[in-house]
Amino acid sequence: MVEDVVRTLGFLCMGSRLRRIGERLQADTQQVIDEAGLSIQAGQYPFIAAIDRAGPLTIGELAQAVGITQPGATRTIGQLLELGYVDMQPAPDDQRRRLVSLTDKGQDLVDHSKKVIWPRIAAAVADLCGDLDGPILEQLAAIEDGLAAVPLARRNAAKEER
Amino acid sequence: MVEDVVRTLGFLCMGSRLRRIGERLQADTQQVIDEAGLSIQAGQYPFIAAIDRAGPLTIGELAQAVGITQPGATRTIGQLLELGYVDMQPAPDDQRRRLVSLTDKGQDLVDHSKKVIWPRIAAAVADLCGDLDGPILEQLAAIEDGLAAVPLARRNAAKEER
DNA sequence: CCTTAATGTATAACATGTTATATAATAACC
DNA sequence: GGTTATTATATAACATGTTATACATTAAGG
Repeated sequence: MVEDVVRTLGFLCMGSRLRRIGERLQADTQQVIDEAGLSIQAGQYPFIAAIDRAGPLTIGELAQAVGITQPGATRTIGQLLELGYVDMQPAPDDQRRRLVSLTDKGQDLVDHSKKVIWPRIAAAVADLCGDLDGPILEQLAAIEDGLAAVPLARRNAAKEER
Repeated sequence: MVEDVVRTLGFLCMGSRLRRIGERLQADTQQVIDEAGLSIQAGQYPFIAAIDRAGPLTIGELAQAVGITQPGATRTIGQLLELGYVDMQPAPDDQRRRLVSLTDKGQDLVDHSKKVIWPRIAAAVADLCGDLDGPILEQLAAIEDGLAAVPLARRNAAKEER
């Protein structure tokens, strides 16, 4: 068994560590989504959630809202267009800006997600780390250990059983 | 100004959030490395640190030690071979396994890094989040705000001035 | 107004993670 | 001991982030 250097090195490898935990969390989240039979990627959810919250947004505003760069937003919106969840049209007053809005199918997805999927995911993550406290490195260790012990998809409202 | 949905949604977008903070932290770390004039990527450091700590390791052990998949480790080790920091040769007793070891150049890099760069990075990250406490979402918010206010590269032993 | 600068989006090239699978070497089992 | 299973690494194909840059449209200045 090999030592986990990223964990051992602590603050020095914090970037690598946060990335890999985030990737693991997103993969686990994807599993919950897939098991619910939905056709969407975990990373696409923040985009439709942003439009649901704020109304139609431009590519640039979406990039800001989700915290990635504009080309990344352009690509993800392209995928959501393909999937039929959003619609895009030039802003009437400024032909450079593209307003992205939810289609009926997209709104249905949001409505269903709000009712069924998002609460489940949020509850599972809260089960994983909602009660944690203390220095961040300790919390990260607890999260990694927790995910290794019980993956996110098995943390649905069955907290008491453990 | 658009709302940061990933932050707003809390536990629901924790995966995206950790990933993006990790990416930001690694980009900032890279800046520190570049400013020191070193030719290495932040993401490659854990590999040579692992070998420095444990001695020659196989590709599979390195993948484990760094917490990524084997193909990822194969690629990064390929880059470190190109850079001349590591050497690879089949294990004498098992020709399937490839033992990766530090070259003299690689050992020099580690020695110099231990003395100059790693303490600087660790100190900057500790300055950013070493004193934090409390629920993880609050700490993440503090980290994001902290990075926006003062990037990692400007957090070198000048903590008192702020 | 007409040129030039600024802004918003798209595209290209690259980085680095993943999964699935091919290939080579070793271990296991009649 | 020769076939079959397992193991270790390499490679292919893909996902999703980045930076740099091209292109179209609008704003600004003379």
